[in-house]
Amino acid sequence: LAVTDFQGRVYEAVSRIPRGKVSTYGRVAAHIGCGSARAVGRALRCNPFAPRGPCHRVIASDLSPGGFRGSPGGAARRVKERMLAREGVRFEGGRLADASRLFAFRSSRRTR
DNA sequence: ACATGTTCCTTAC
DNA sequence: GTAAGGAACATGT
Repeated sequence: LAVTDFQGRVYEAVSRIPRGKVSTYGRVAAHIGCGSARAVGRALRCNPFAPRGPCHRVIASDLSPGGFRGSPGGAARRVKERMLAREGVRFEGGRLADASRLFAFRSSRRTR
């Protein structure tokens, strides 16, 4: 399965998200230096690193589940929520219940 | 509604 | 078979 350099960056960033936390397309995009969150979603569409590529840990900036497996919604979305719920990430009313579960990427800034 | 970046598909050479 | 152009997209402001 061939992956582009961009996809490699995206998955590298996504792979950094610890279990029990999530991130957004926009955040990932900004972290890898891309101005388009849409491009990130496009890269995540096919998951060459599945099931290791935690594409399910990437949600929309709106805190809505976002898409999964090539679909912006539908049955796959439920599966996504289920996987996240299994990791401790809870969704409520179609949105992330606890915003503190958002993972903060480290650019070049060390905390404390 | 429009903007931004990347990928995929179709058509031409 | 390779190159170029245009359309589509798991979004964000």
